[in-house]
This record gives sequence, C-alpha cells and structure tokens, in this order.
Amino acid sequence: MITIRDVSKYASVSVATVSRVINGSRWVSDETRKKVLAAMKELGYQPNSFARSLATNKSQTVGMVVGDLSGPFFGEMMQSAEQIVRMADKHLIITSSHGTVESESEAIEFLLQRRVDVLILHLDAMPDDKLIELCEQLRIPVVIVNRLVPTMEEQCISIDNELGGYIATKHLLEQGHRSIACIAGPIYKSDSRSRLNGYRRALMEAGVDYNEHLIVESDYTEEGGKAAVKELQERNLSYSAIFAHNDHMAIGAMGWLKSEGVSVPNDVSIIGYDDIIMARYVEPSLTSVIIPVSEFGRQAGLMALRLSGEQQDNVVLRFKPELVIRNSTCRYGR
Amino acid sequence: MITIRDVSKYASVSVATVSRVINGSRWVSDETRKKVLAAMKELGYQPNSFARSLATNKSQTVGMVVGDLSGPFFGEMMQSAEQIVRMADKHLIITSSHGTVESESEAIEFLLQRRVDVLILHLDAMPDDKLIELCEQLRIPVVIVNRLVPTMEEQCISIDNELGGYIATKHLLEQGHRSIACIAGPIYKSDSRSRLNGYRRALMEAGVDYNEHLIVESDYTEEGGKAAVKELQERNLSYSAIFAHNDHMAIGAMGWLKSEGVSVPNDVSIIGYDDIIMARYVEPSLTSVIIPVSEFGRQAGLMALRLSGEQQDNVVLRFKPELVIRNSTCRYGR
DNA sequence: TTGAAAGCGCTAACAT
DNA sequence: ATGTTAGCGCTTTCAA
Repeated sequence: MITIRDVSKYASVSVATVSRVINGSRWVSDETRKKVLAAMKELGYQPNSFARSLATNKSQTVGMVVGDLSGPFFGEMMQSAEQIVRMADKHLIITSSHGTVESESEAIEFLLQRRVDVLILHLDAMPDDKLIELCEQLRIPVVIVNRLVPTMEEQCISIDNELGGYIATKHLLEQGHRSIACIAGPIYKSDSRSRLNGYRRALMEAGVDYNEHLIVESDYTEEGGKAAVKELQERNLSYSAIFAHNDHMAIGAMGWLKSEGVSVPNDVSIIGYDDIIMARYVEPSLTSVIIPVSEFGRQAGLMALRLSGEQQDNVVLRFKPELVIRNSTCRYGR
Repeated sequence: MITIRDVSKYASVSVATVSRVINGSRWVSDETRKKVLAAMKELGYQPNSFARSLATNKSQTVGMVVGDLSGPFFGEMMQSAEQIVRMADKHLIITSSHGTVESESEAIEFLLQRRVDVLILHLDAMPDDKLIELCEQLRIPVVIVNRLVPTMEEQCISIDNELGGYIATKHLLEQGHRSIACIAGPIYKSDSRSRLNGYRRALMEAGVDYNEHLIVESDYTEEGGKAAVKELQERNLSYSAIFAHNDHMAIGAMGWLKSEGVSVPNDVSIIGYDDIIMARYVEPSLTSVIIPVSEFGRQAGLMALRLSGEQQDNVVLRFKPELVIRNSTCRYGR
C-alpha cells in the first residue's frame, strides 16, 4: 500500500507538504504542488481514510435514518440526498429504523458508533421531547426531515401540513361538495392533526358546519382506508366526497367503494395525499396533494453539509404542498 | 472521549488486555474479563472505529452499488441486505450509479476509497469482460447480484431468466394463444436475450412457429412499451397476446391499447415481468413473473459476510422466477 | 495469562 | 514555503 510517506520520498518533499497538497492548503508553491500531484499519480496513491479520520476525528460521512429503505418516499429522498452529499465527496450512510422508538434510537446509536459527522433524521415514532433531549446529548449536528420540532425549527426541513389539508378540502368545496368526510391518520401524529386543522379551516371559511361524525381515524394503510370507509357507511351518513390523509388510505377506500358499486368520482369524489406513484395508476387516477420529497432530500443534504462546516448554500426549510388534480374528484352532482 | 487507555487504568490492567476483552480473545481470565467489562460499562466506553480500522485495515463495512436508490426493486434489495449486514454489526454503505459504465466505475471507486471490506455490485451497464477485469484488479471480494458472469459463477446471485421467459410464454400458450407478440428489452442485455430464448423454447415445445415480426425491441420504459405496441400495430399483424419483458413496458402497452379501444384481456392478453408494485394496481391488474428481489438482497448480504470471513451460512446462488396470474390475461377467444 | 511497545497512515502545531 | 515530529486510539507481536 502506497502511503503518504512513499509519495513524499518520491517527490523529495516532506509528508507535511504532501498532506498540504492533499488538503488543498494554500501554503504550497505551485511548483511543489505539481511535483507532488505527479508523484501521487505516478504511484497511484490513495489516501487512507481511516488514518485521516483518526487524526482529524472527522469521518467525512453523513448518517441518515429513514423508516424504510424500500418504499417510494424514502427512495426518492435518499436518492437526492446522496447526490448532494456525494458531490461534496462525502458518504451517506443510511440505516433504517422500523417505526418504533426503540429501533429509531438503535439506528442512531449505530450511526454514532460509526462516528458520522452529522445526522439526517426522519423519525416517525419518537416523540418531540425525547427527540429534543437526544439532540442535546449529541455532540454532532442534526437535521430533521419532514417534521417541525419546537425549539429546533432551524434544523427542521418540513412542509405545511395544515395548508395541505386546507388545499385538499378547498378543492372539494370548490367542486360544490358540502358533505366532506375525512379519513384521518393516527391522531397522535402531528401530521394528521395539522391536516385535520386545515380541513376545518377550509370548511369554516366556506361556511360549512364541521361534523365530527364525518371524521374517521385510521392508520395510513390501504386496509385502514377500507375499514374507515366501511365504518363511515355504518354510521349511515351521507357524503359526496372524502379527503383521505394519504394515498394508501384513499386507494383502499376507493377499492372498497368500487366493489360496493359506488362510482368514483360520480357518486363520491376522493382526494388523497402524498401523490405516491400508484396514484397515477389506479382507476380512476387519484387526485392528491404533492409533497416535494426529492427537495426534502436535497435540502437535507445541503443542510447537513452546512452544519458540518462544508458549504454555505442556502437551505430552504419550509415547503408548501401542491394539488394534483386527476380523475377521482369531480363536481358535485355532475 | 473515553479511550481504551482510560478503561485500562480504571480496571488496573494494560491496554492490551482491554483490547483482548473487546475482541473476545480467549487469553483472558474470567476475573479480569469481568473487571474490564465493568470498567467499560462504568465509563461508557465506545471503541473508536477509525483507530480500529487503521490498525486492522478492516472497515467492518460492506459497500453496495445499485442503479438507483429510489425504485421498488433496489429498495427491497437494500432493505433485506441491510438487515443481514447489520445483524453482523457491520455497516452497509450504498451508492447509486446511474446506468453508465463510467458512473458505475466511479461508484465502485468511491466505495474503495472508503476501504469497504467487500462489495455487492448490481451493475447494469458494464459489460462482462470489463467487470471480470475489474474484479481481478480488486483486492477485496465481490458479490454480483442479478447477473451471471462467466468465470465468476460462484460470486453471482442470479435468477433464471430463460425460465422466466418460458414460464410467461407457456402460460399464454396454455390459455390457447397461438399468436404471441413479444416486447423485448434492449437486446444487448443478457436478461432480454435469455427471456427471449425462453419465449422461443416455449413456442417450439408447443409446436408454434417463431415469427420474428412479432418481436419488438424496446427499452424497459413505459413509453417504450407504448411505442412498441404502436409499432406492432403498424406492422399489421394479428396477435392475441403480448409478453412484455418487464411490467413498465406491459403497462405502457396496456395503456395505449386501452386508449385505442382494444380490450385487455378480452382482445389481447398481456403478461409482464418483475411484478412491480404497480402491477397490482393497474386496471386490469397485471399478470406477471415474480423475481424474489428481497431474497436477492438477503443472499447477497450473506455472501458478502461469508466472503469477508465472518459467517459460514450457506448462500443460495440461483433463483427461479414464478408466475402471478392476475386479470390481464385470459383464455383465447373467450 | 498479562504487559510493554511498536506501528497503522495521516494531520497539525511548531520550527525553520 | 517547507520540514520535523508528536500524537490520534487501537491491535498485535514479543517478552515476561
């Protein structure tokens, strides 16, 4: 293995000088630099990252915790984050945590063991207070994605879920719907609460009374959506539209309605949330609210670099959701 | 930061002894071991992975190159591979290469720089000979996924694509179809060639003549599938079924046919390949050939561990594809 | 069974 | 602008 010492001998300079060249220090004459560069190339020298890390106590690595390595959401996020990180010649180490507080802590622990320089966290289960405490203990900077944690706003990349709920509901209202059911996510999650708040605000603005019986709490799964719309049926209420807090539930609900002979959108309009890939493929294609997932990844990457003292790019912290209108929604009474 | 030296002092032993305890050497008395373990716990000691790597020249890391971090295929594979690798207390570093020979080499280079102990490669663009050459240069073991490279069979996790093509075609034949078009992937890829061979074998077995005009080469994308079926139309041939070399093309083809008023499966049966998530959601749901992606990941992980000298689990190298029958295929003339 | 000490390859403070 | 050298924290001979 070629070491810095070999290079220094070959170029007849000291190891310190070679190190300076490697790290782009200004205190090297052009001539020497060329000589060293040539030697490095000649010998096929490759710096040993362990030695460097040991000496600097930096790993040139950013750690990322996501809920799941599969799945379109995280995939896109990882993709864009990696691109950014790699352009800065650093590595992204990704670890998945399977949605429990414990596994999330473990995932973080695992990355810390690897001495990552900075963490990008997408945590689902861990409650705010625990997360805040954790970050205080940590001796490295942290970026939090898709979540707005009080007192840590500056490190959070998030999206306005209240606005998303508002936009979705407003779209239905504009189509003339007045009885709008809502299949909500688990209410202990702040996402769900915000989307529900947006829903209420839109109703209020339109002068439509809020009817809590039109709300069903579910679990973000397709099965859950199916169960929710069944429950709605049993409550024996009439409604002409449904706002589901995510596409999975919307698709589940749609499937059940179709199997019951209810036409979507003619009898019931449905709007989802997240715009997952499937939204385009189901029949009818699903109107949804877009989350700029890929931007999340990009910005998280940028912020991570900034926090680890590399770059100074500006980072966009807050995003706004947007509507994609497809064929699962139409005018009331059409 | 607590070092091994702190622990050694606290436990009144030498650093060498502490090191032995850490690495589970047998040459430590039970008593001493207990004392050291207690000290480590007391002080909250965490070994420094850089120092260890520098001393051992091992990183406890496996590197993985995939085509794309997003996308269901790689997601699933990464997921299962990570699980395996992590259970062995090692890290998986994943890097994406965007489908060109150059970017694939770069990705590998990037991981080598990080001194990973072993590589898991999913390479699309790089031709066999180049890959073989590369592996010879490498001083670390390599696992190749979803590809069978001559002379390196022992390091390849692969699936029988010929059989997949055969199964798919046979299914159509069994439904009574005799004119079966084929939308093939890029023919320079061995996957495509194998699937095509399977197609021919099935036809031959059934005594159906092979008609090369029924074959269209395409590019594995939805758009490509659409274009291919258009092309087929223009050739003015009749066919009652299509075997597409992947689901994307099948879905594209199906979309176009539907928009032209051709009923699937009543007028034309379609079978895809890969069983991507969308296959279940399109209308009609797509009959397809399943690839055990998640097993690929698992086995690749296991093999990587084995090659890096950790475990001795047996690894399954060859997989067989299976058919999932859904609603895009039906009996001929039904 | 334990300890002393020589590296592993690099960085950075200090000296020149 | 360049060189000397003392670590960084750990593993691993070798000696005891």
